[in-house]
Amino acid sequence: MLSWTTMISAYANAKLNAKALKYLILMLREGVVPNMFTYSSVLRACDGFLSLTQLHCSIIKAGLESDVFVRNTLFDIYSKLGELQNALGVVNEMVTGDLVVWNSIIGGFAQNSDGDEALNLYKRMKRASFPPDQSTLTSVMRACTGLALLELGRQAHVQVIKFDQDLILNNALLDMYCKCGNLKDANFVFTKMLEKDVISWSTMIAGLAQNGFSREALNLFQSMKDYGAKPYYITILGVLFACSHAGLVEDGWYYFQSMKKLFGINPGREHYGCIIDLLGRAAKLDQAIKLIHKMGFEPDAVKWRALLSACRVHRNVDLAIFAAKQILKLDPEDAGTYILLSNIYANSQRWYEVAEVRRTMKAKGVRKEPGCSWIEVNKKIHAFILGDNSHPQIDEINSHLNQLIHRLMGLGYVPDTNFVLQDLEGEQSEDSLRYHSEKLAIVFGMISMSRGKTIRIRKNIRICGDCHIFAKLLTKMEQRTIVIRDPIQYHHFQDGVCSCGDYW
DNA sequence: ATAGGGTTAG
Repeated sequence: MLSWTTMISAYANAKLNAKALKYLILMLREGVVPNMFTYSSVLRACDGFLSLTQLHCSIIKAGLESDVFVRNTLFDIYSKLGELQNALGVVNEMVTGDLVVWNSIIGGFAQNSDGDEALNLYKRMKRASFPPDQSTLTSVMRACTGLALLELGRQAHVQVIKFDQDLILNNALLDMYCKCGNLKDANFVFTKMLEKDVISWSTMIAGLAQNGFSREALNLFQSMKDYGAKPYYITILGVLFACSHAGLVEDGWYYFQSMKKLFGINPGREHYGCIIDLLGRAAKLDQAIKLIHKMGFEPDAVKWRALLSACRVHRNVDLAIFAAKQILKLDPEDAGTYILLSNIYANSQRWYEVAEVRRTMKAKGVRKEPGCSWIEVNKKIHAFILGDNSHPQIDEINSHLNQLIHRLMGLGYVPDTNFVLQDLEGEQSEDSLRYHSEKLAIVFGMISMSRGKTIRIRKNIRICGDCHIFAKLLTKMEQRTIVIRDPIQYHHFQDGVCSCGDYW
């Protein structure tokens, strides 16, 4: 007869979570005492915070919390549930650990979008003389990906070579180069990969599309099919994204309509999101809104945001107001949308509504996150925050910026103070536009990096119209390449043109 | 005998 623990482990492996938990109870009823094997198995079957807390209690009671396996599984499950503080509590008192524990911890933070903490822990791990393996490096790559740390990622790449052709690690490496806006190295890695799975293809297709190389993305999709790899729903998302950004409305529609027939995949929420974006970009706002209503899903904020973007580009104020109101119904904390709405009202002298929006914001205590831009120079990260002058070279940056603006104005640059359909806050005079964080970061990059080097910046909020024009003209005047990654997409500026085609 | 870690989108 199989033992209780074996049964529980088998159920946990089969993801029959309820059964695994039930067997633990049966086992306890029978008077059999669970050991560390039992607990590390049953923990994997734990998918709710409450049951996890209960298990944690009984683990402490049984005195098994110090077992390295139990502790690690506990940590892992807490972090999978997004309970990072509890997870840290489990590891902080840890005396001994091993490589897997470190990997769990680093992976936990990397997966919970806390790249900073993941990289800190990686340093601690190295100080504790644990050499990283495939799993560690995968998480380090993911952390670099999230933070857009190309130099650090490159440094980790050197170590990847030791683990020749690990598929998961290569996928993470590939994604790192894509998300850092370095398509050249991404292509290099992709070509060198002996084994590619659907994730490799999907990563590369989406990476090309997000960076503005839509045609290349669609060509790669064709190669993928020729190669015999089977696309799945994330692959199609990349394809639709490419169509929408290249203005290929008909191709996009075709893939969307026939994805079920061609690939056996039903369009999901995200596919609808891409298609609404596609229609909106093509100025088919009526069709976009029709689709929102008849798609068979309750529309979420993502759909309304796509529509709002379209309204901004195609200057449809009434529909913008409508979309903004829908967003705020679903996401009442969205400061950017309140500000955009209030700007629209202010522009049409609807002061009563302006006041009302401001009142709501105040009542809810929503405040707009200040714009922040990061740039990595000589393996150090420099942060620029709107209104913060603490950077040691801020005076030099400002004076250089003023000179640049002066020279650009001579070439026809006019600061864009029309922020009606943007979410810029307060009195956006020419003067305050001047100190937007991405401008400071760009100038810092110009001062501190040689001319041939691409200036790469990551932003926490979307780029504004004025900074966009500024960057375009600057790359024309100075023969520089600038890449800015915002939370949604990438802007590759070169020779006065941006890869986004001025739509974002 | 029975146990722990890593990749794409959002």
